[in-house]
Amino acid sequence: MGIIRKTKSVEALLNEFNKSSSAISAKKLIQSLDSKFNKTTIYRVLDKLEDDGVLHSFLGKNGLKWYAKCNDCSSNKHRDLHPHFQCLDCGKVDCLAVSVSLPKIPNRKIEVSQLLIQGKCETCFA
Amino acid sequence: MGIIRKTKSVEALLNEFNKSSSAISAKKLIQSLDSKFNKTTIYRVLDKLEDDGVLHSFLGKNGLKWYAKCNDCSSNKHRDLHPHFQCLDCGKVDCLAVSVSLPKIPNRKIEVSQLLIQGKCETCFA
DNA sequence: TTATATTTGCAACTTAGTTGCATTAAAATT
DNA sequence: AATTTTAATGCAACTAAGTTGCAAATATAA
Repeated sequence: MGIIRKTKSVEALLNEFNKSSSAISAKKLIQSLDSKFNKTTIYRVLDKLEDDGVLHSFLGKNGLKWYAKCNDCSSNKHRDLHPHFQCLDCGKVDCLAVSVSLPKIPNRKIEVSQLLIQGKCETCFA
Repeated sequence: MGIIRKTKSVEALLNEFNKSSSAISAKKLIQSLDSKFNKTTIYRVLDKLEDDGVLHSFLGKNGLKWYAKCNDCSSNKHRDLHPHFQCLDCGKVDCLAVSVSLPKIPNRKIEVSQLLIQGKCETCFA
């Protein structure tokens, strides 16, 4: 599909992702922008930003959908992936800078991969 | 918590996992056993089997919860993990036999990890 | 400025998973 | 074997993330 118009909701959402390098859940975005945009709009814009390769998504605790800015995602997303870390105490999710390469899997076509590591973050661990 | 009693529902669920080596979604189990057990029961038994280390769970496409039998899970689940493969066409999920080791992550405590690879399975790829 | 095509908001809906509580069944005790 | 205790079950009502259809609003093209 792809983004076609630079609307207020697109700007507002991109702005949220520029403010922090962490991943943000759709739920959180809906809460933050509740007064400004309808949740339907937010879901739809997130969808399109993902289609455009601006964001990528993955599932965190309780099946919640999280989004993060793609930094180097677009290129070699098939054989390498960067893991996300979710703190089971505070719920925060970070994109880890490390890269993990996948094992070879014969006879299958890999399209997407996600590695979610869960535990205690720096703050909650200390 | 842990399983305490050997009830019909526990037997029936274990039986489902013995029949195939694939992972099975909670949704599918509820459908299969709908006439015999209430969905609440199925969710609760799955929960307990997971607590007991008999099954492990992870999130697949659309945030659905999947369960699979633990083979070698209990031991070194922190630094190694085996990936699951989900076919985006037919939806089937398999536990892959390969093992991936995680990168070191300073100052954080890893509790669980899951690596989900999505694409086309042997059948749908051919 | 007008025409066209996309985006938005709203309300109603879908559905996986949860909760409280009364009932039933398994295991322990006698 | 009968009874007591404790855990498991079914049911109905609920929760909440995410979706859908449609009319109204807004961005871009002409």
